Amino acid sequence: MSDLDRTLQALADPARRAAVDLLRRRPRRAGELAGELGLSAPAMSRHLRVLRTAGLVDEEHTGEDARVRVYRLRPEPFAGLKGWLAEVEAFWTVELAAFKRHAERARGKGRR
Amino acid sequence: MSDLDRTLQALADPARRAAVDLLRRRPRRAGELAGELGLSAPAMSRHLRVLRTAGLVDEEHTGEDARVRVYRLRPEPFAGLKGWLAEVEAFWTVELAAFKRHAERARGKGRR
DNA sequence: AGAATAGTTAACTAGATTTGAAAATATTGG
DNA sequence: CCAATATTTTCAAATCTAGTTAACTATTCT
Repeated sequence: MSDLDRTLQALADPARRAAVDLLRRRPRRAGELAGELGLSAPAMSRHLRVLRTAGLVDEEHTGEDARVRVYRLRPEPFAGLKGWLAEVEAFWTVELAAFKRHAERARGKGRR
Repeated sequence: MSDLDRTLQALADPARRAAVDLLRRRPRRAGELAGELGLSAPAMSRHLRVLRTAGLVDEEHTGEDARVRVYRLRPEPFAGLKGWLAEVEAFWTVELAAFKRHAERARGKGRR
């Protein structure tokens, strides 16, 4: 499965997407995220693992208190998604052109 | 659940994402998609229904042969996703700016 | 050392999703 | 009318997901 598919699967869960929305501004600790999202610690931990293995966040262990884990967003997967989206969006141009041609011909025949 | 979440859930399945990649260039019939993706007709039909209820495609019934259904991509959900992505990406503009400032300052001392 | 804190992992369950097979719908062609 | 085509719907089984509780690791505090 492609990186892009993994990215999309990671983002498909509303809780994980909400986590990304929180991490968007600044890195946060696991417990902080759990609190804001109303999730139990284990549930949060598992979501964070999904985000981590998909490469969307990375875990930092370096604090005064070595128990806390800070998560921060990684740019690469988002850039990948953006790239794909740009490819998809190219279709509008084509669609609009096709629509135009179609309109000019005013109902042709012989499809396929 | 938000439209965006529905969009992401619809795209989370690799078969559906592949279908979008095919539809990106031109609209296609259900059976054509099934063939290219190696899916059974019922499986394809169900995936198309998910895409349709999420608003990513729409179904067109207007052909010489009224049995065929042509699916085409709709722009709105992709635009929504793009908008969200832009918001998320704003975070690393900030990060990069900080990094840049840091790098500039470092370059002041020792050349690379 | 012992208790509390931060977080992860494990085992299990409830619920959703996906699928294949078969049946249904609608349409075209002989 | 009857057979073939294009696609969807139904239904049960298999699979996947996400949450819960309990147990576990590592670390800090008193």
